[in-house]
Amino acid sequence: MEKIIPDDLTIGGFAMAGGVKVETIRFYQRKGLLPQPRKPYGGIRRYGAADVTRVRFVKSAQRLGFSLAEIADLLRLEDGTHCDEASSLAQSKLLDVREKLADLARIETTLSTLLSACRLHKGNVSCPLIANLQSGSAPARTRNTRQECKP
Amino acid sequence: MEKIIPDDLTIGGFAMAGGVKVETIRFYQRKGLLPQPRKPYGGIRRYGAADVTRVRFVKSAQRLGFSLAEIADLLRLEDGTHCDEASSLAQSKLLDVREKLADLARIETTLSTLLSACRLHKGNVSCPLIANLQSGSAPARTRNTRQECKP
DNA sequence: ATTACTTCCGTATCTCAGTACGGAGTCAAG
DNA sequence: CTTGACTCCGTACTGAGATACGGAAGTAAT
Repeated sequence: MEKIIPDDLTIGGFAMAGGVKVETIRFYQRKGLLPQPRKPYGGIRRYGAADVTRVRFVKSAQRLGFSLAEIADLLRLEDGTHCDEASSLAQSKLLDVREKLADLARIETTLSTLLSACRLHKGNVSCPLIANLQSGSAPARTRNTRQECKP
Repeated sequence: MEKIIPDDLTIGGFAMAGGVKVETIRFYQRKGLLPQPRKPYGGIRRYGAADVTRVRFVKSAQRLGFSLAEIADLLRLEDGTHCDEASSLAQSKLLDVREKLADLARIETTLSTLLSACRLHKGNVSCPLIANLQSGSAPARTRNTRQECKP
């Protein structure tokens, strides 16, 4: 059940609905990720569901490793008017996404393998995480016991 | 045919083999992502395939949106000694990864849909990118860097 | 009208992930 | 043994992405 979003949010409510802070909203406005809202007399701006959707989009895309600049590009596709320009951008983004997808899938496998290995035979797993991720490099005898990680 | 990596690289060769700059290597050493190498008399350190593998792992994981701190955690799993602690970390990482995977898959679909829509009927696509991405992803749940929204 | 929030806006500061810089030491070739 | 490239190490700076600060002004409830 989606909470219905009114169209007369002030920036505070908007920020909350979008899961960010007020200052972040302003920051995004400055960056052009959100439209600069027109100030209706008096002075206090109002925001609505579309704005919330947009800021959530930004956050989602960001989690996947898109930079704000890239996200701005993606958002610019949205109007559909520069279709040719847009489609080449989308094309390269798509390749990007697929690469990430593949990498993530690899990590997924590795991580879950590690987990079951760990459950089965706890003690000295010497996990395949590293070797696995960097596929294609020589087996790399990871014989260095006692590596001092000092956090 | 993988270029074989000798075990007596100096930091310059190491950096090159790992696809990063010398300063980045040092930075990672300071951060504990790479072991602080023992200085063999005289002064110049040597690095080998295992180190290269490790730095490549860091880079791969990073591309997927893991922070260096998280990667350090992942790397700490690698020795297999804190299996119980490790497996809970891996567990939560795995959830994280799966969530990202789902988001990416959604973007993938959207992007390729947009692309074919664009090819078919260039003019005004009004792409479903935004609507598609935000629907279904848990809002505010996935803070990737630990910053608490504290009302 | 007073009080207590917000909002607005500009500027400053913070974290993260490097990059750059500069002086001193090391090393191999010529 | 000098030259030139590379290493070591500390400190400073950069750029992205926010966060914080502080004063003025709007707004809502008492």
